[in-house]
Amino acid sequence: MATLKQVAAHAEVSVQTVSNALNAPHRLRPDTLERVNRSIELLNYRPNSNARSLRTSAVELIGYCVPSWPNQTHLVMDQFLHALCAAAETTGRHILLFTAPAAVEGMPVYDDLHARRLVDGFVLSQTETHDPRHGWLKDKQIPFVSFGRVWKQSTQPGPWVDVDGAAGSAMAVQHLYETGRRRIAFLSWPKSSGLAEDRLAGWRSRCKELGLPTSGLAMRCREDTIDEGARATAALLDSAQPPDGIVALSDILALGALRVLGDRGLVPGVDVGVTGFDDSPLASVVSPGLTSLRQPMDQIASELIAILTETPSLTGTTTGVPAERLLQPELVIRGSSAPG
Amino acid sequence: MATLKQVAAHAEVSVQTVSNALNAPHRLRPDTLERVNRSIELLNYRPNSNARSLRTSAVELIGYCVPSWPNQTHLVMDQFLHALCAAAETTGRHILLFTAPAAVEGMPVYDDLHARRLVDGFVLSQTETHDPRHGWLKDKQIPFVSFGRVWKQSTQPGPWVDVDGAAGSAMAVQHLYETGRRRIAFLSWPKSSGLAEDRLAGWRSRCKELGLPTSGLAMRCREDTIDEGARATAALLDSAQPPDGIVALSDILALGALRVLGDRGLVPGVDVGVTGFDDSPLASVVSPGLTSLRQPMDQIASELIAILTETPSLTGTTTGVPAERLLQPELVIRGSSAPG
DNA sequence: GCGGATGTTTTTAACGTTCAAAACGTTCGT
DNA sequence: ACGAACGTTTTGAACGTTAAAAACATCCGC
Repeated sequence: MATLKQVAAHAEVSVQTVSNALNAPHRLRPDTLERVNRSIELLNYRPNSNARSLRTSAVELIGYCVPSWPNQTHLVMDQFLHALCAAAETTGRHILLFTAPAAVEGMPVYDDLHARRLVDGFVLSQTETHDPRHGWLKDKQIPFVSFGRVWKQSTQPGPWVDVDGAAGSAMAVQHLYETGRRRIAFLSWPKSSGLAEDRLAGWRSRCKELGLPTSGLAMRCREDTIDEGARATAALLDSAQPPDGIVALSDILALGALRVLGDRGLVPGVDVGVTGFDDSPLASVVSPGLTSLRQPMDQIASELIAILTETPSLTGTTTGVPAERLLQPELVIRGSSAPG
Repeated sequence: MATLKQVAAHAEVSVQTVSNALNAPHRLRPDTLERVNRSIELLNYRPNSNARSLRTSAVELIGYCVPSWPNQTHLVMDQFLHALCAAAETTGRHILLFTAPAAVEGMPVYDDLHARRLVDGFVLSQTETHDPRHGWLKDKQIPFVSFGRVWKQSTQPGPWVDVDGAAGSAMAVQHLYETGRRRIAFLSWPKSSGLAEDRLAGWRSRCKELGLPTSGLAMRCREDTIDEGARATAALLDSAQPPDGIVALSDILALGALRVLGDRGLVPGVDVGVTGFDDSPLASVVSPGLTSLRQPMDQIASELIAILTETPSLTGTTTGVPAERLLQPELVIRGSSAPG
């Protein structure tokens, strides 16, 4: 492992000159620069990031707590992580994974990681209604950005990036409308979820705009399972006026809908159009393919990193208005809504 | 941010004494220790891990390359990552995520991370036949451990942890046998996959032991999709002697089998028993539940970390025999093989 | 009460880097 | 030819920690 000192000796310059060759090459005379660079190359020198971080007090590491909800599947987490890593790397940073208890109980872990200078800041996800983590981190002056809005927060929340669920539902309704459906139902979750209310609102308002009925067409599922989606769909089909389109809050619920349709001899995409959310691996692997609203992961990730790294953490000047970015999902159309 | 110096001043001892209070408390007189600890607590001191790493040249960070196979779903990656993080944290370490090109093209990235002292070593996964990464890392003396054996490697591979796929298949066959099945088929992948050959071998040998037929019952699927699983299952059902049990190499293929059974009016678990591999979220979310072979993630993760951290990287004494741990999967029984 | 063993604390130096300031060298206007 | 201005390079110090050695204190046997 070569050090600056060794490179300097080899190139017959001072240590600082080698440092400048890397961090401020314009300060060197061209011939010196070339000589130093040759030595760097020859000795295969790589700066020791610990020493650098110690000096500059910036570790170029971003913490992300790997979620572990026992009863919830994370079908797109690998996509998210990959995008997040890639985005971090374009700025010379990396992602540090850790585990922590859910909600505010986990906050001491965040504090500890930051205090030990293992990370510069955090990316949060799995934001919940009244999420207390934003306020906590803000109080401690720990830089962070959240994937997902904080719903119904009394204090001003921190910076976030999110996907416009209402717009997504509206896109799904519009698509089903344009393929001829006139009674479009919605499979939802309990009211406590801000995400669910957002997507539900988008369905309702677009239906109203198009003059479509909504009464009796919104179903609440107790949890995010295939069986719950199936139960709600069965109830809809058993009603006096069954729907010819179903917008589901998740791919899992949509899978339940597809199953019930199949059981009853109805053809998804022909008799009833179905859409899901998140474009999980399931959507492309199920038959027929499930139309679903894809989250723009790469864009989400680069916005998260951009906000976090542009946060004036050192300057201390509170910008007042935290960054908020609402991104648009993309409707990926497959056989469940438009056969062929 | 308090430093050792400030704590030392507050406790009226030398800096080294505070350091010892943390790293070698037995060296301090009990009353001094208590006084120092009070100051540490009062000032909310946390050691700066960069400074510590610089001095000790151990960063306590383990690199893991987040996989991105376009056509492959990582349904249990979140479980794996969570287990890996948790295991690392029990030894005071953390996981650093990064991206890299697949196979040997990504090796310079590994080298760079190690040379810059961002990580101490690596956990590899997605090991492939003739995987060149082991040899490469070994040459560079970079510590690593692999989740997954290196199949058909000419040179001696590095340390690994893996799950006994052959034993898993055998368990599945045994279970189907004990629930009355006598013609048990196997859904496999192309021959190029060592993993597939391993699991296939377990099915074949247990069938032979039990006096069950195997001829014409092993199907090769071209890729890991529901449709391929369905195609293979359909072919089996169309044969002169259709099977009454199906052991699938993956949950996805098993899902294809379940679909075809449903389409043909056969009841999974009653008419034909089906098992999958990996116990992905799909297995518990599909109806009926899919019997599947669960990988012991927590055990895998702690073995990986144990091997990596016990590697005598500093001593330089090559132990000669790299650690190899073959763990047993667990059969999780659900409705697809045993209704009720 | 003295040498030695043991227990506790401090001193010195180093890990590899960057910042700030000083030193050196060259060019140029007057 | 002198000093100012600029461009390039070096010096000195610091980031916060720990290893190793030295210093100091205490206790014991004789």
